[in-house]
Amino acid sequence: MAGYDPSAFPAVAVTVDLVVLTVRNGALCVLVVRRGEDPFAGREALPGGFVRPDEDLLAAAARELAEETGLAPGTAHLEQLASYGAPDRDPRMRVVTVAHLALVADPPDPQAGTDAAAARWAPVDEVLPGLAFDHDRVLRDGVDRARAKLEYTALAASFCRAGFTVAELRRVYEAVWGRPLDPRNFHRKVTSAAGFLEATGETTTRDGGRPAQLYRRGPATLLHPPLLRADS
Amino acid sequence: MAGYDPSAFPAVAVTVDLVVLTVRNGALCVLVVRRGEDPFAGREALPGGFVRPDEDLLAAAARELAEETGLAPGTAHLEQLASYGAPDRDPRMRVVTVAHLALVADPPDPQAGTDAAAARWAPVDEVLPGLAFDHDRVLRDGVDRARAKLEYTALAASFCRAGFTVAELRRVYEAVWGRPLDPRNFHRKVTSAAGFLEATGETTTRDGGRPAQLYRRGPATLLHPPLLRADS
DNA sequence: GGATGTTGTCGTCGGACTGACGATAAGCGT
DNA sequence: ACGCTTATCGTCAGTCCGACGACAACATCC
Repeated sequence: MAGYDPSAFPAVAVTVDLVVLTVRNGALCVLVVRRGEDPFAGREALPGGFVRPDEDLLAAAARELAEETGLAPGTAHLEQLASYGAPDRDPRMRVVTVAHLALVADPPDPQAGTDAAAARWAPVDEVLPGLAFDHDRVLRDGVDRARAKLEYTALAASFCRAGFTVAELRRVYEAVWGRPLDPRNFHRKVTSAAGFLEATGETTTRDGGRPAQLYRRGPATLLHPPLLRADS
Repeated sequence: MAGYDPSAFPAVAVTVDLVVLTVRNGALCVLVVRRGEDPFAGREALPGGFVRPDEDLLAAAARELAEETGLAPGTAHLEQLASYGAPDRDPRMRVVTVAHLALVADPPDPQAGTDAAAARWAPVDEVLPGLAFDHDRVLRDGVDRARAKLEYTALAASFCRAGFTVAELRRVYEAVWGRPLDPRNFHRKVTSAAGFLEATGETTTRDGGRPAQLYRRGPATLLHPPLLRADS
């Protein structure tokens, strides 16, 4: 950070890209948009856009997320993922992108969006590999982060609507980790982790069978003890 | 990522900043440089610099690390930490910085460096708070990352020279976590974690007392089982 | 050379947690 | 009433953990 002359350095464009994940009927899905222009015209890519002059990085990501999904800001979990800046990652010019990871519950089908007419929720395995730019890598990093975070944080509840059952939460874990879990052990661990779940007192039979307790997410953000996946 | 006109967006400068950590006589230390110019003239800051036109982000960080510490490239662990881009974080212009975290063992005292004449290794608690720009935040995030990564990765060995003892490794954990550990339990866990340590067969008495086995780091990068700190 | 101190290494023990299950509860449709 | 489905509670053996005791192998000082 010694003295510098800004004009001596080439213009760099800074964008935010979004890895927006959700769980839809048992599959981990990501929001992708089909590109209309070169480069990579016709290919699918992660949504994203430029950071505006007076906007913080996270604010830019939140704005893009709202634009792209139609969800009210603050509804979803959003965190910075990583930055990607290989010199040739965009053939037009030097673009450094700050990727963000978003987890949303129950998203509406994208269609009313402004220029997001070509957006869709796609199972992760379906679009991988094949995304534009270095977005395969970005998506993989995002999925890895989500998998890891489910282990030791209460983040999985971000994939669930307000009142959810233990079984619904379990299906989230199974979709993200891609592995079946024992319902009885999962129930024990999740209900005994302090601050993870709060019972609402209501029940539902929307999954059939015996009525299940409805929960909302508790105050805890870190899980003690963590919910480890078996060593794979 | 819809169509865009690069000239419609203001120039953004992209830099890399470095959180370089090491352990020196029981204290977690960070490399800081004293600024000679405004803004923040006279204050200490994390080392960093511009990303060059044809340089990847990690490559820029590696170059800065070599320049600043005099260490041969590839000697230390280096990973991306996070990006910081608040619009007013640098009063001169819009600067987005991609912070990186480096862990080094046994660093030389900085002095021969080019413009790093004012660089020093300072205990983390000594410089915090008080760094220039948003570097307090960056340093805190780096320390948090290091603390977390010691739990479930074999990264602590990056703080040790080639042949190290279990006690030296333990002192690394104690310095980073700021908490004493039981030598006997630590020894058991660390030597039974598959792939973490490889005995060299040699011994040393450099810490006094009974001669201790010398180890080099094993092939494992993730620890099974993890080395959890007690719930705090 | 023996006492003493220092550090490294191995064991033991009770408690907590885990995965693999069995058993029971409480709805639904027929 | 009967079976089907899902939820929830228990049991049991194995594993891991922290707290600690015991011993081993050096250096130093008398």
